[in-house]
Order: sequence, then structure tokens, then C-alpha cells
Amino acid sequence: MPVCQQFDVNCPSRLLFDQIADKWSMMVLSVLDTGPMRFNGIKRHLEGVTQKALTQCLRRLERNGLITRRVIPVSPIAVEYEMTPLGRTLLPPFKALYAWTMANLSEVDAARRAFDSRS
Amino acid sequence: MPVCQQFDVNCPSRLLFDQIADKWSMMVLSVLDTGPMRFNGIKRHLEGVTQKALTQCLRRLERNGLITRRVIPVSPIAVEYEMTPLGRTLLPPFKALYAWTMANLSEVDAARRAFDSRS
DNA sequence: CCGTATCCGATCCGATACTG
DNA sequence: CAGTATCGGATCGGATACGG
Repeated sequence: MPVCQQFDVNCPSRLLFDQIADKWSMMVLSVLDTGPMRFNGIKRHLEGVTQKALTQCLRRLERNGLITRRVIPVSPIAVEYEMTPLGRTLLPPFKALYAWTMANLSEVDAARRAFDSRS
Repeated sequence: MPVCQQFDVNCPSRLLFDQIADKWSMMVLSVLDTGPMRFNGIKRHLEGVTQKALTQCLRRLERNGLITRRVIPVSPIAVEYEMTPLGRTLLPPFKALYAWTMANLSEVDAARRAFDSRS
């Protein structure tokens, strides 16, 4: 089975892939895999993320059904994010890809140096 | 094992993930999985790709050691791209992710409609 | 605490033109 | 055939300010 059956930018798989392969989603899901967490808790775990970027990322994950957002009406307001069962099913494939990157980092790096020295 | 050990934008895995999770790489690798192919051959298989985008994508894949580029000095010139052994090892994790997207497309779509109707 | 709104520079991306 | 070069619009992303 090919990775994308239609080799098309509108391949249904690609439209979903784009939503989860972005800059922060993978790390947010990984953080939430350890349990529910509040906004600033997540933010503290992701060094370098801005509030805007994290908000957008969380919204997208929520819209795609991978996490839930629960407002706790205390003062000041608290918002807890939690992985859904669907979100949990995404972690194994992600981890497989993560394992590949870690296993092949050095080989890729060698290829890059070879390429860069050629040009 | 977490998806990203450092939860950091500079996590070495992320820096590599960005290179392969882009708009076209997955499809190019999938096309080349069927055998070596020339530039315009690949282009014909990827509906919607521009020459510029494909060139950039092929360069990046070549630089990362996932494909090779071979110039065949005929007239007019021919250039053949071929998957490397390293590139081949990337396909199983990719296919796992592809399988997940196909398996969960409808559930994600339902979540999106629910979210959109809430707001 | 958890956002939204706005501005602004950097970057991407397609279209087009041109070359060996 | 397989690129490179260039340009302008669109989009992204950070910084900042403000609000419930």
C-alpha cells in the first residue's frame, strides 16, 4: 500500500497529516500523555512556545478530537486539557516516527555534511 | 518513552521531523518506492505540485540522504531520482501514520463537525 | 490565569521568464 | 528536460497590549 493512494495534495490522509505534523502538536500530545494539564502547565513544559502558538495548537487538537478542553470556573479561571482516547491512539505511530529519527540522526547528519561539502 | 524527550523546539528529533513531514516529501518517497524515476515523471504523479516546490523537496530529500540524484548526460539532459536504503527504512513508520489517518478520518471529521457547530 | 486582538517583519509559495 | 532567478501576494509567527 502506498503512503498516499492518490499522490494528490488533496489526499484525505494528507489533509489530516498537516494538522498533526506541525511544530508543536507532537510535543503537546506527548506532554498530555502523562496526564491532564492546565494551559500554563503545558506552556512551561514546551520551552520556546509562545502563548499564541500554543493556543492555536490546542484549538486545532481539540477541533480534531485529540484533546478535550475543560473550563474550571474558579477565580482566577482554570482550564484543563486532557487527551482523548482517539488522541491516545495517535501516539504509537508518532513514537514509531520518533524512534526512526533518533535511530537515524547520525546517518542523516553524515549525509547532510557530505551533500554540503559537495556544493 | 515520550515522543520528544526534551519537549524543546530544538529537540534533535524535531529538527529532522520538520524535514520529512512537509507538504510533499511523504508523497515523493511513496512514488520513488515503486522504483527510480525522472523529474517530470515524479511531477506527473504529484497532482498540484509546482516545479519549484518539487525541486526544493527533492533537494532536501537528497541532502538528508533519503534519495539520490543521478544526471544522465544525454540530450536533452535526464535526471533520475532513486530511493536510498536509508530512505526505504523511513517508509514503515510513515505507513503506520498513514494507516492511522485512514483509520480515523471519519472520527476526526465527526469531531470537527461537532466542534464547529459548538462555535 | 487564560485567553483575544492587533501589528509587523520574515517566510513561504505560485507564477512567470529564462537557460544549458 | 531539468532546472535557476525573480517577483509579489499570502501566510506565519512573535511581540505587545488588553480583557474576562
